[in-house]
Amino acid sequence: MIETLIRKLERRDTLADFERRALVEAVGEVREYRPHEIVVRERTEQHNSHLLLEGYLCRYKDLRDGRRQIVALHVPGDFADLHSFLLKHLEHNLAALTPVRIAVFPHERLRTISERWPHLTRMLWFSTLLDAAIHRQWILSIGRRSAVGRIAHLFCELRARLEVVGLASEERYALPLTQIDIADATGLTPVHVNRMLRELRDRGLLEFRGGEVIITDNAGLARLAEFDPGYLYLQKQPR
Amino acid sequence: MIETLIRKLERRDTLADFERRALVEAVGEVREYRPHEIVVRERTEQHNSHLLLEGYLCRYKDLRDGRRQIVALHVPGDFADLHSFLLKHLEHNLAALTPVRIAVFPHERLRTISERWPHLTRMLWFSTLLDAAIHRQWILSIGRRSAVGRIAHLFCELRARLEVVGLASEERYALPLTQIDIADATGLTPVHVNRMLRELRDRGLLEFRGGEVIITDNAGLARLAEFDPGYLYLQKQPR
DNA sequence: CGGCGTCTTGAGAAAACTCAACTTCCGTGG
DNA sequence: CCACGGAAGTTGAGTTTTCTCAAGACGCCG
Repeated sequence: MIETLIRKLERRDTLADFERRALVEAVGEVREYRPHEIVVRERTEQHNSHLLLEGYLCRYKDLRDGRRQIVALHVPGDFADLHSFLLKHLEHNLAALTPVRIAVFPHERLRTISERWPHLTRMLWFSTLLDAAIHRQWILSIGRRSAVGRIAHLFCELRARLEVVGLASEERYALPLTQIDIADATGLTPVHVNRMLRELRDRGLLEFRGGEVIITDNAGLARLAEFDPGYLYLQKQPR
Repeated sequence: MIETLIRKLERRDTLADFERRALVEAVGEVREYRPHEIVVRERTEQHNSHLLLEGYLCRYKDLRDGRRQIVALHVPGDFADLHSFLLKHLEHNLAALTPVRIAVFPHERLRTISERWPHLTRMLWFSTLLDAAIHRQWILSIGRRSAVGRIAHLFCELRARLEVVGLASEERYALPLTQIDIADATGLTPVHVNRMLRELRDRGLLEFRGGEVIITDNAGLARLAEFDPGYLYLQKQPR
C-alpha cells in the first residue's frame, strides 16, 4: 500500500527489510477525501502525518484579501505533512485538489522510528529536505521567471516527480487540476495562465486539457523552462 | 561559541546537558569569509555543514541570463546548510553577504549524533523544517504580495529571527546589505526596491540606511506586511 | 434542460521593469 | 589631504508584463 513511498525513498538510498517493515507497521488507517476538502487545517494541533497514496494534494496559504498561494503540490508517494511530526501544527492548510487516498501515520509511531532506526529516520528527514529543495526552486521560479517559464517549469517538475513513482511517461501524465489551481501555484492570475497555456500550445511544446498534460516537445519545453532535475536529488547514495 | 544555535533551539524545546555537549563536540574549525565569498559551491560533494556565528549568509540560484534569486537569508545561529548532511551536495550556492564567522561541522560527527541522540537529531531535523517554513512564507510573499508588502515582510521576518538570538530590539537591528541584495531576495529590481524603500520611509514605517533597519511604526509595518510570526514556530514544546 | 464552475477572449489599467543619467559614499593611492 | 574610481543609491521617462474587469462560450452534473 505504501509502495510509492518505498519507491520514492529507494530511488535515493537502499532500505533494509526491517526498515520497510517498520514503515508498514507505522501506518494507521487509510482515508479518502473529495476535491477541496481540507485534510489538515492550519494552526491546529496535529497527532498524525499523512502519506498521499493516490491523487493530488496541495498546501496553501491565504491572504486577507482572499488571494491564495499554493506553496506545494504533492504527488503519490509524498509524505505531505511529515513536518507536522516536529512542528506540531502547520502554518498552512493541506487540502485535496482531486479525489485522494491517504495513509495516516500517528506521530507516536514516527517517534518510535526516530528512537529506534537512525537510518530510516535520516531517510524520512531527507524526504522533508527534498520538499525544501522544491520550495527553493519555486522561489526561483516565482521570483525570476516569466509567466510562461514558470508554468513550463512546473509541468517539467511534475513530470519528473511523477516518473519516480511510475505515474508519468516521457510525454504524458494525468493532472486533473484547473487553470485556477495552476494560477495559485505559480503566483499568476487564472486569465494570464490561460493565455500562457495557449502560448505553450501554439509553440508546440505541450497541451494541458482534459486533466492531462501532453508534452509535445520535451527538449523545447525544458529549454524554455531552464529545467534541470538536479534539485530533485535523484542519485542513489548512502544517506 | 555556538550559543546562538543553542539559544535558537532552546527557544523551541529544552536541550539536555549531554545534548549541548554533543553539539559542542561536533564543532570542527571556525572559518571567516569576506563579502561575496562563496562558502559552499553548488553541485560539489560536501563533507561539512556550516553554522553561522556572525554576519549574514545567503543561498542563491542563478538563471542563465545572469539574473539571481536569493532563496534564503541566514542570521547567526542558523545552521545554513545542515541539509547538505543528507543531500550530499547543494543545488544552490551558499555565500557571505557581509564578513562572516562560521563553525564547521563534519558530517561524520553529525552522523554520530544521528546514531546516538534521537532527540537532538529531531531538534536538528526541526531546524531544517523551520528553513522550509520560511521558504513557504517567501513563496507566498513573492507570489502574491505587492512590492512594498514583500519588502516590509522581509524586514519583519528578519527582526523576529534576529530577536530570538538577541540581535534585534523592538525597533532596530543591523542589516548591512545592499538594495541589490534586497532585490535579489524579493524577486524585484534594485530600482524598484529603491522606490519602495522611499515609500516605506515616506509612510513613516521604517528606514533602511547605513546598514541598519530602524522601524518607526512597528504596528503599521506589520499591518502592511500582514506579518504574523506563527510560521517561525516560536513555542517551546517537546519535539 | 438549467445552472454553475471553468475556460476563453478583448480592452484598458496598473505594477514593475528597463534604460539612462546623475549623485553619493567610501576606500585607495598619489 | 585631496583626487580618483568604483560601487551603490536616486530619479525620470518610457516600455513591458501582468492584472482587472467584463462578457460570452463551454461542459458537466443534477
